[in-house]
Amino acid sequence: MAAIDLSRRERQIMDIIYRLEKATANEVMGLLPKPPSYSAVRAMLRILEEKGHLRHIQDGPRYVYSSTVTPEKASRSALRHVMSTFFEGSAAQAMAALLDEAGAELSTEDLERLSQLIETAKSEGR
Amino acid sequence: MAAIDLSRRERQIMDIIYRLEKATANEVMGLLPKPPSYSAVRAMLRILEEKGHLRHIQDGPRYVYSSTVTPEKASRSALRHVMSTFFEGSAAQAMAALLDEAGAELSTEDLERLSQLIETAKSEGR
DNA sequence: CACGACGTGCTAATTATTTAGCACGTCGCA
DNA sequence: TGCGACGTGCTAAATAATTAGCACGTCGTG
Repeated sequence: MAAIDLSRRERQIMDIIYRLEKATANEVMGLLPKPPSYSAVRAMLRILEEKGHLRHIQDGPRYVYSSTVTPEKASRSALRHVMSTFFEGSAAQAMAALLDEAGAELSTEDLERLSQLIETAKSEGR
Repeated sequence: MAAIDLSRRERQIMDIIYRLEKATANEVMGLLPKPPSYSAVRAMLRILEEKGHLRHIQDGPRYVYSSTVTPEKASRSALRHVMSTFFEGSAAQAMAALLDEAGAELSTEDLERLSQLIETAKSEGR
């Protein structure tokens, strides 16, 4: 069960929906690279719903789609995938890369918060 | 320029090659979900090479494929993608999730090393 | 030698994805 | 009322992805 067996468009659409949490066909279309027609987008949304990746609620006249798995779960699984693909499964390596990548953009507060999380982990770990 | 416009099989193959750094058609085939025929795999490798994602060197009788972008770059871009898809672009949030996800599996040394990286970032970040 | 195992390239066919189009329904308003 | 804007469902067609197959080359060995 994973993004690993989604087609290209399906993946693109799922990414958008993860980003927005909830989205209409129009919003999705607007964010899609080389956006196809409106009805093409709707068709994909319908298929993704059939396959169980999306659900929709009716908001007035239109459908609002959201993922069937929580952002929580989806992000975890995405992180695990990146870890295993690029960092030999090591979260520490991945974190180091993130830190290096983000570098200056991290605020002092962010860093402080991370420090504390790590301290906590240290004490919990045994 | 990104994994965003690879087809499903192409993506699966690229992931395997990132994982292994270098791989032959056979190795790739062995790791592919629902592996197709050998020649199907080779065809995909050829296509990926044409598209500029892979290169190969000749190792005795066979081709060994590797990515045209460094693992460094590829992993950064994968991380950035996950950050923007799931964490509103925030590296700090992503790191926190990783920490939480990996939790107990992190060794004291890992945590220590991360602490120091963060300290360094703090001082650099003025 | 000559055969089997294993490598490659290329092509054609199958299968899946992706798309646009049409028919219809509802709402708001001139 | 009747029209335009916007929503839906469904289906068929176009396009792209994926696959298997064949032809050929090289190496090692019985």
